Amino acid sequence: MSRGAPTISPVSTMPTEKSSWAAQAADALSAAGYRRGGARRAILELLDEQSCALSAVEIEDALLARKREVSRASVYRVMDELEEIGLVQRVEIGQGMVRYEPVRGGPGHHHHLVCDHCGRLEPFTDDGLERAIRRLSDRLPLRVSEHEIVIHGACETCASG
Amino acid sequence: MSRGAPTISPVSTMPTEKSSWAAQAADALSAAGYRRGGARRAILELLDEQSCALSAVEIEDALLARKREVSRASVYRVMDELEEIGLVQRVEIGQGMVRYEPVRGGPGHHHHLVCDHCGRLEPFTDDGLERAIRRLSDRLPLRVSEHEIVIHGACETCASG
DNA sequence: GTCTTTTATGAGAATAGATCTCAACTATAT
DNA sequence: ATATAGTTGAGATCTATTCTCATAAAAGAC
Repeated sequence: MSRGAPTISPVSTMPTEKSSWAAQAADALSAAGYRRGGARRAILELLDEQSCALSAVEIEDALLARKREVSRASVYRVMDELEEIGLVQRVEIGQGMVRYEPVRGGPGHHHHLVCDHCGRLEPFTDDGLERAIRRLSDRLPLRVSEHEIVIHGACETCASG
Repeated sequence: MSRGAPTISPVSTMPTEKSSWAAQAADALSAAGYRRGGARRAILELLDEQSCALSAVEIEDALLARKREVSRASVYRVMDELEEIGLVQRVEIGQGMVRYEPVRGGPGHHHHLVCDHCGRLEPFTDDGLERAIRRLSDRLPLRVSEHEIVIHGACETCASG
């Protein structure tokens, strides 16, 4: 699967934060009543460095590689906590796979493109799509959740190959 | 993929309105080089009766209940074949769950709403969404596949409860 | 019909991601 | 430092799906 993050239509990241995402996240966790454990810290640091979404297995492997091993259970636990507080977003990329993406400051509402060949994940925003979904949720007998939309296809590289 | 799989010929299944979907599907499978086995026939018949999408497990259980037991492997195998030929559509409803929906004649392009509480699956069409996606695929570095879009939320019943 | 060849099928093992259990560990308040 | 309550790791467990392979059964040949 892919690594790296050649973002082509990036979300306006509204950056220039004085404290790192990891620090903010740690504070938010404290505020939510969680203590500061080793597993949490290691995971937060890793996520903060990554610019693209990681799967639980990738997180586990990456931490193992840098000799800060964290158990699988902890990865899932921490990701659940972070999602609950809104610090990471689950992205279901299909085939039962989930990636976790740090939510950084700003409005940041966006959706994702998944390349079904190489697994690459691209965030994007689109007002037209947003409008369409808003109208939909008025018209339909379903309260649309905040969950993002995942569009599948073939990325440039894979489409041409 | 299966080992000695016959060559798949393109979908030219002009929907003949008079024959059942099961019959059409059986013909299409024959045309694609598959033989007619008991498992396939049973699955086709079941799918033809259902109006909503079924999961592999539901298919297995339903066939067991009507004493036409079919092995799990066969369910997945047949669903793969049918999807390949375009006779059923996979609908990934999240949490690693997949449902299979018979594709009946006509344009029939539609998307799905999934209630994350009760699992209900609701098809819908929306021109606005269609337009938004079309524009997106022009603008974005990804060739959007035919795969449908799944919108998550809470259905009326679950939202009020 | 009978034979032959090739495909279909079933039973269960194997995978993979995710979840659960619980004893040991440790952060925090006192 | 101690008590207490939240954290963590190791591995069992679960679930959906895929794989293996021996056997059953189509389709075509004779």
